[in-house]
Amino acid sequence: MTVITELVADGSITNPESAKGKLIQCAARLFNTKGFDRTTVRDIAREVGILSGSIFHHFPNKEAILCGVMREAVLIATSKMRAALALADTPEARLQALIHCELESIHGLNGDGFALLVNEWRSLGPDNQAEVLALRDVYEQLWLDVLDQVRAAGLIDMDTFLVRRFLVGALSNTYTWFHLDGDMTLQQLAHQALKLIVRPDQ
Amino acid sequence: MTVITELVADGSITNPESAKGKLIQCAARLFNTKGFDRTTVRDIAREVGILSGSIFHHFPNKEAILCGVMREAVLIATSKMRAALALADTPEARLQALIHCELESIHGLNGDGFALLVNEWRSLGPDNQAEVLALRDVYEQLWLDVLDQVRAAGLIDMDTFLVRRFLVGALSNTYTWFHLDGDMTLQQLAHQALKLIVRPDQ
Amino acid sequence: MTVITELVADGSITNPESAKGKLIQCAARLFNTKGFDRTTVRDIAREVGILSGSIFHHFPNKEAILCGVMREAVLIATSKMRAALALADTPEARLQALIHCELESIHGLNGDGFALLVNEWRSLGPDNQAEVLALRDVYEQLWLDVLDQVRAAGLIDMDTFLVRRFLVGALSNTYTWFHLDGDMTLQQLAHQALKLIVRPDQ
Amino acid sequence: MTVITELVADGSITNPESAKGKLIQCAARLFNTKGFDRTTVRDIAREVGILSGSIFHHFPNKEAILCGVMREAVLIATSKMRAALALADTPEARLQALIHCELESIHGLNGDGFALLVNEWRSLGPDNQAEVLALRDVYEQLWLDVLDQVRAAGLIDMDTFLVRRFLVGALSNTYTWFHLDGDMTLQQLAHQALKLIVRPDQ
DNA sequence: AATGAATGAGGGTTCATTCAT
DNA sequence: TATGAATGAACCCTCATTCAT
Repeated sequence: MTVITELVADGSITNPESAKGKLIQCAARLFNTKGFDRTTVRDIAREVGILSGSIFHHFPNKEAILCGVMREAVLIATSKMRAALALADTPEARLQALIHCELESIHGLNGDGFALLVNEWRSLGPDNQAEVLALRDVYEQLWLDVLDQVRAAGLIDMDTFLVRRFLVGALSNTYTWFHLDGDMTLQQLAHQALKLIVRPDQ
Repeated sequence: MTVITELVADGSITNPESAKGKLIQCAARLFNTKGFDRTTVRDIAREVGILSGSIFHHFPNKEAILCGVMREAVLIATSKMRAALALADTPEARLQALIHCELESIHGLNGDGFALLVNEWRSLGPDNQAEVLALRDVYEQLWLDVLDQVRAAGLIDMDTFLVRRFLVGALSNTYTWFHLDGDMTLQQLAHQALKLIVRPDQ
Repeated sequence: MTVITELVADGSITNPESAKGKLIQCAARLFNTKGFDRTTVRDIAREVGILSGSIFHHFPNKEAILCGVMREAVLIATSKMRAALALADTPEARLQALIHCELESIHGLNGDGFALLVNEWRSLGPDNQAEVLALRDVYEQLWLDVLDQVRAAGLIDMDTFLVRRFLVGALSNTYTWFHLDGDMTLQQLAHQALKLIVRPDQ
Repeated sequence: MTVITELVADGSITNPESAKGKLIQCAARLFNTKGFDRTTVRDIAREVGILSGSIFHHFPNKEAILCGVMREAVLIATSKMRAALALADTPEARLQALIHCELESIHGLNGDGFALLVNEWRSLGPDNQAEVLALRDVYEQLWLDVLDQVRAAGLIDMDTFLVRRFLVGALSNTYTWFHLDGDMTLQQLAHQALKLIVRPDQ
């Protein structure tokens, strides 16, 4: 939560308590539940408790809402990951931190926004894609850096790009079948995902 | 290809040479490229070379086209997998066959339809979901059976359900970054995916 | 029934046993049940047991079917009325015959066609309207003649045109509330309608 | 006209000056002239002077417009009839008032709506039919009450239900042949209709 | 006569967006 | 800022009609 207050403070993201902030949250949930195209601006307005016309005082158009949702989602996820990395010493601990963070991003409060990064990419026009992509690159670079360290430490031997690609798919897909209130904890899920790419100690 | 002729022969799928068959193929590509919602029936008609109204001689509505695409995609994939399994003896060979088959389904001729099974699930109404789900269960059961055999042979020690879930995500996600005309062959990709879940021989 | 065989014999109406005859009957029922606009040629074709394209071997277009239905309905009704008049001697008996005949036309076998004469008049183009109108004028003339006789006999004192107009409305409207299998017989209904316009004997 | 201002005031009907009110009036006329099915929402919009999409801010769908037209027509007719009854003392005067009112409803300003009650009943779905039917029952009950009084006074001897049915048909049918600017006045027409059911004084 | 795939104009309806209030 | 009526293009789908077979 501290992460979010900081991002709000430096103006990177919208205050979730503000009208615009609520709008982003509601939109994220609706976009993720029904899909971007099947969500109308009236749906969002109703959810927020305003009228459809008022939305356009906050965003120039519908696509900008999606873009805002994605931008904030990736910014938050990046910050959370940075904070977690700051506390992890060994390469393995850092990798574990990343996996855990990503799963938390997927299944946590702003999981909707994070899922949209994968599922609604096409709904963004070129300009917005470029904007979000730049932010996602920062996020991905954190991953690649850690994976390189892990590989240098001899814990994995697969190409790091490949590992990350496989992991992106495997983790984001948990959205379709893993639920926080099920039998398995997120901790356990992260551990299993780790086992997937790190050779067991001999 | 023999697999397809057989399926056409017993009426399971539409003859790809027929008007309806072409319609399914064009629709699959458009749905996968632009998304189901952003693809209009006029788009499809134009692609096929007919008029929009003519589509509804073959399908009662737009959703039924998507359903048809998915149904045929999963039927073809299942048949191909069965054929491949028939030629594989050892558990490891069988697993490799499955991975290779799934990647071929994703990146091959009816890759569009296969991708839609993952990405446009929500665009199907309850009835159509049930219909396709039943067919997908058959497909998934082939996977679980082989994974059980592989596990019994001691090649993996993770829960087979979990392995399959991770693999579904990792493999389907290759759609976004792997291309047949790139540096890596599909054979190599399959090999790397196999390494992900099977412990290397010590 | 004799009336119909005669009309068939001289070519005035289509043989009800023929394909075209069945088509007219089915169309009449559907037009009357669902309305002309809401009845599709496919509806009619399905009912008859042929395919939609085949209809146009019998009729140039949909409106011509309606026109055919109306024409035959009024021809049959006129013939029946003529036959009934031939058996009635006194003015009152003749009037009673007309009322009874009209009610039989409304509630009998070709009641659908007769109802359409009132309800779907607008669905006919000018040419078809003129054609049917000419036939209807013959029918109406029979009424006016008898009404004049009845008036001459002192049984009614209202303007005959007005009487006929009131009667047209009152009788055709029975279609909405009177049913042959109800408590009242058609005979009784006719008697009540007669009482409406003929002064009771003093 | 006072009647209408009252109904507008208590929210029973739409203000005829408002956009929605104009819409109802235009729709009524078009529905009655061309038929419900042959009237497009674009026709209505053009007549009102708005665009087709704007209609759906006032009504959820086309059928709801027809329902609105009918509901207002029967509400106005009922109110007018109540007002007229309040001024009539004797049973005969009350009956004459009803006949006159109904003819005014048929041929007056909202005659279109009143005609639709008879002619486009089928175009309403079950729910809308039930809604309008409930209002029509109120209207019809006024008729039956008065007819019972008239019968009790010995002015008619036919079953009142039957009288009303005959009268509904006879009066509504005047729509097809009587015109206010013709030779006969509405007053005279009402008088003739009265003569139809009330025994002349001996 | 019958078929049935194809036509293509037109239907009702949706919805992101605008703007005067 | 917020409203909500109005816009107008675009959507899916219908259906009378045609025509090669």
